Amino acid sequence: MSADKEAQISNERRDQILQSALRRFAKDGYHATKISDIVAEVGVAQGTFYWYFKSKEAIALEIVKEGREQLLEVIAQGYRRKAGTVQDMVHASEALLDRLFQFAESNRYLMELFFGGGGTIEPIRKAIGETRAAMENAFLQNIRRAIELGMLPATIDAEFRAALIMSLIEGVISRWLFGFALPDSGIASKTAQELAAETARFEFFGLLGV
Amino acid sequence: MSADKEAQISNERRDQILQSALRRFAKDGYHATKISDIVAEVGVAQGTFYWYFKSKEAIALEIVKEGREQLLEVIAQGYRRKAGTVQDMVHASEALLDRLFQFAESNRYLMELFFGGGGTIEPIRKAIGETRAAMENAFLQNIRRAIELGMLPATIDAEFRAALIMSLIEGVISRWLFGFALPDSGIASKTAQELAAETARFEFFGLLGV
Amino acid sequence: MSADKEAQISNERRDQILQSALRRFAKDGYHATKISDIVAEVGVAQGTFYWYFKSKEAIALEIVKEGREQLLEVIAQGYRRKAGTVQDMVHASEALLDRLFQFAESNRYLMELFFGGGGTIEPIRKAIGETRAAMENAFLQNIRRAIELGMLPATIDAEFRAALIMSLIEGVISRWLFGFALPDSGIASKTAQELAAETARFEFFGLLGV
Amino acid sequence: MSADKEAQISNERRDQILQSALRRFAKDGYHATKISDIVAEVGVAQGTFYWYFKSKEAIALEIVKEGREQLLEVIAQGYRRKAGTVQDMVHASEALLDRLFQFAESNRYLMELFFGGGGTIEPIRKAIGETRAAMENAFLQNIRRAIELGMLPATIDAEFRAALIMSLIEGVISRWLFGFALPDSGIASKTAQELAAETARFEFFGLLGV
DNA sequence: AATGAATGAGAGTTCATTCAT
DNA sequence: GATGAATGAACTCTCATTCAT
Repeated sequence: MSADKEAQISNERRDQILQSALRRFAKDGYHATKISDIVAEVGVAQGTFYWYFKSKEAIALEIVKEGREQLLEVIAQGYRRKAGTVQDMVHASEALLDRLFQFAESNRYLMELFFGGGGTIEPIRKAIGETRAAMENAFLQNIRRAIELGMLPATIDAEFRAALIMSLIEGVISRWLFGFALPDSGIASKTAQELAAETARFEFFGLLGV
Repeated sequence: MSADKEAQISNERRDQILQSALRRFAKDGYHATKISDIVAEVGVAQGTFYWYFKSKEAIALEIVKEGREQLLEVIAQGYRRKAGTVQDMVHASEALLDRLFQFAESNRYLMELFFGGGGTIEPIRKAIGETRAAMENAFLQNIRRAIELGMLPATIDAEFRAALIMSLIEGVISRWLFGFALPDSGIASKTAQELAAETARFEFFGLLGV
Repeated sequence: MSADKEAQISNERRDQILQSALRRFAKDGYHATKISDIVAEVGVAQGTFYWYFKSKEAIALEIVKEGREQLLEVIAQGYRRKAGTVQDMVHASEALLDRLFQFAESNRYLMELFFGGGGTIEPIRKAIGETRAAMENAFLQNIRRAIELGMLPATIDAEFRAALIMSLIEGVISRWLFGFALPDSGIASKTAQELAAETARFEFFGLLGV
Repeated sequence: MSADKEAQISNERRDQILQSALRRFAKDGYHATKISDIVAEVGVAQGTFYWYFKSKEAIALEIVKEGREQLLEVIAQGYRRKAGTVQDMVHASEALLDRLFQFAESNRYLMELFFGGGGTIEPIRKAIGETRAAMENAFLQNIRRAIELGMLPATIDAEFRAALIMSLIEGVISRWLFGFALPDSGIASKTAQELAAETARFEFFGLLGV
């Protein structure tokens, strides 16, 4: 009981520091975030930080690592199994995007860290890059599967299309959640579902499609 | 004569410093780039840097400012004036993208600074953000003009579509020029024109179009 | 019973900490030895250390104090009482050195702390210095007694000779037990008795004597 | 001219820092010596230290390195070339010790660093150990040469005798120059020459010799 | 007796910036 | 124009020590 309670408190501390660090890394960037800021926000002493994390770099890596897992889990659910109509495809894609945007909405600092460029040091840049690559790869597998099932023409360059889709997602999330948008664009006030619907439509039909 | 010569030398010096700074800002990020690195690369003394630039922030801002002008000039040439067929539109778009990718290819460090996230300080982030917004706005005007001319349905959300197009461009350039791509994607070996063609096709017809 | 048992356990704990601290002080030096290292080695919590010892300095002082007593006891047994031949003197000296080197062999960490320099803080340096002085003084008394007994010429500088003898001992122990020796010197494989014999011979006859 | 002057000033600064660091390392030990102490003593800013030296460890290593060269130079001059009488040997040895003690007298902080134990970090301990080994090796060569020339019996353990001589030297210097002596020993007031004579006598004739 | 999370003073180091020459 | 030594504020990280439980 008591041990459980303590462990919980302990983890709470750790989580507080983690959350504070995530928010500041996302908003101010890695370098502008000082350990002193983080501990001040949490209300502990400077040394306490180092009880829970080995270094500034280590906490950033931890954040990225945990974030990556969550992110990939969201995407993993969208893997295509059997053939269907174009409508099916668009709906499936829309559903995936919807989940993704919902996750982004409730993890905006994480998203900012991943898609905001962030300005970090090499090891972290690398970890973020790998995560984005893993996401893109998930989309690539989906496209390949769709080609196998005859739902998409075999002539398209699957890798390139995956890159384009990933680009759309990164762009939409950036503009939706963290002020990368044009002044009166109204994107900030859209719902995850609206974004998912419009993005999926563009994904399949381009500018000319309905 | 002599004065001219000197002025020229001076400007050469200034340019060398500017180029070196640009390359390092792009490759290593703003914070990881030390003044001492820049001057060592150029082969001048530390103090010399401050003869040409007020501060580290100032040179970064200068780089962004000059880059913005060049970038907007490239896009400005693509403004749509009169109606045409869908084919015309696709070709016009492809031409614009081709010009843009060509520019990107010969200014990759600048591109990396603009689209790589870079990890900088507020004022520079802001300047970069404004440039990207200006680019996106140029695309927005093009779409609106196309709607006015009846070439695109009036029902589409122009701002959002502009954002998607800008996202495509950012994503393509990032993957093409600075290692953001999947391992075997082959995107790095494409030409500007190939990228322009494929991107324009996706822009108009989406995944399903030819 | 239970109280005794507990007291015993307690003392065992205390001793474990003491031993661990001694070893690390000797091997790594005072500053490089962290309390966290010591407790980790013993397998107790950080706070436990402070139940048994007031501070890091206190435990070091304790170690030095206990070591000094043992060391002086070993030497005290060698005090010269009555006259004899030169042979007697050499044998007596050899016997003393033998005892000393045997003690050193089974207390090498202690020796390292005392003769290895160790790199400590003032109070501990002082305590170690006093111990070495006490040892040297014991040798001095022996020399004086030998002069009184007419076994050594009255013209020699007793203090200086005592210093030289002490130097020999310190040097021999350092090279024998803790790697201060030349690569192939073979000193490490000698026995305490061999060392005692050779050192005593040098002590009395110098380089030229048999 | 001006450049020379500047270079000189520059080297003066460097030397000041070096001297200050040497003195403090010797007196207080490596760990107790703070960069802030050194620069305060020299009267420069904290950052200035790092203009001249890469780190605290680097300056200590530099000190040891420079000291080693000087020390070995002093000893190198004592290499035995041709046979002679025992008197010659004693005189030669005395002359070498005289030079060594004179050097020690005018470089007492350096000596303290080398022979005082000092309490430093591994790399510096290692460098000091190597220097002491090099010294001892020089004495070993001298003894071997003397054996070859028939001046010393071939039966003696040359390595061990070299170790004993080195021990004498270390002990004498320690007691003479930095308070390792007994209270009223009077060693501190001896001259280098007196020490050399007495030490050489002991070295050759032991306690019993004249 | 024992725990281990929390503390905080203080250390070494970095680096943009200045300024006398 | 150019130099480069000098500055010092600011940062990350260490670790002996404390204390509520």
